[in-house]
Amino acid sequence: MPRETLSDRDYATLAAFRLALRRFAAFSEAEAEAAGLAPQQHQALLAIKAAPWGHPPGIGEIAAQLLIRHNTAVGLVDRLSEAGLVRRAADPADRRRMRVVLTARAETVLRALSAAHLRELRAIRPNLLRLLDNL
Amino acid sequence: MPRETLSDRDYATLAAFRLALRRFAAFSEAEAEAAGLAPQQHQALLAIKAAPWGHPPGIGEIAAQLLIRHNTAVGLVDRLSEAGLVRRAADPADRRRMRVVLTARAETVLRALSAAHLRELRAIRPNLLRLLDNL
DNA sequence: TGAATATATATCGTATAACGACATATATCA
DNA sequence: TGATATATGTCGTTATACGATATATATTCA
Repeated sequence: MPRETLSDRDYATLAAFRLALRRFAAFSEAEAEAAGLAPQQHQALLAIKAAPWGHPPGIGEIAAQLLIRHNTAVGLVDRLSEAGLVRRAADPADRRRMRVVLTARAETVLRALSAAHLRELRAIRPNLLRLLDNL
Repeated sequence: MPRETLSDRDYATLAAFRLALRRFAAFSEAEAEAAGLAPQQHQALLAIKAAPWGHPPGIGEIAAQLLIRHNTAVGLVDRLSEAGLVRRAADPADRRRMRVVLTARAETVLRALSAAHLRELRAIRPNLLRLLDNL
């Protein structure tokens, strides 16, 4: 085991990076709450919107994007569905599979949230670049 | 309310950025678990180590760095203390205040964890820079 | 083709960590 | 000195992710 040598500056950079990530997460959670969404619901809507498969994602694909277990994704989609933000559509080609589709309301909410997040990320970008530069 | 105009690429970049953050968080949590720490315990050790106050932080300062409530920080420090990773030291100048100090074992664990995190961050830096560039 | 296996989704009970509300001790201020 | 502010601590609740398990459908291959 090599004796890792780390400077105070290394620790400071790591801590500052984590703080920046926590602040972004806190911003995001506050925006989501203000829009009437649980934080995870916002993340799910974004993952569904930007699903990289060319078709509406199923439960398993949502779970993969969010790095959660499929059963957690089931509960998440249940709550989104109750909130009128998504609907489950049957896949005619594979009747095990559910396609999860955004409702018009979800599109509207997600558009506003995403615009706010783009603004925030642009605002914190200089700090993130500086921290990444210090690594 | 302005009609925000967002391209598919905007959504894709936002989603990819969030996925990168989740992957980093997952990496970090796995490393912490492998070192025998709960994820938040690792974050707390780093925050204590890099406390920007020039003296060992108190409960409130830890809470501020971690963006959690002070009572949550109390529980976190309780568990760290039980695990032999920190000790509470009295502050002679202000007897309300606790100074939370890392043990030698915490220093060792944190050094290895921090080295691993620096490596990981350097590895994902190109991707993060590319995503930030797309904003 | 049909049995075995794999995949996709769903259900249920549990556990953990964060929170709000409240409490206590000490410090500071008017 | 009394009133208020600050720092930490306690307690009970809640939300969410998880493991284990179940069911339906699809795929594989003997």
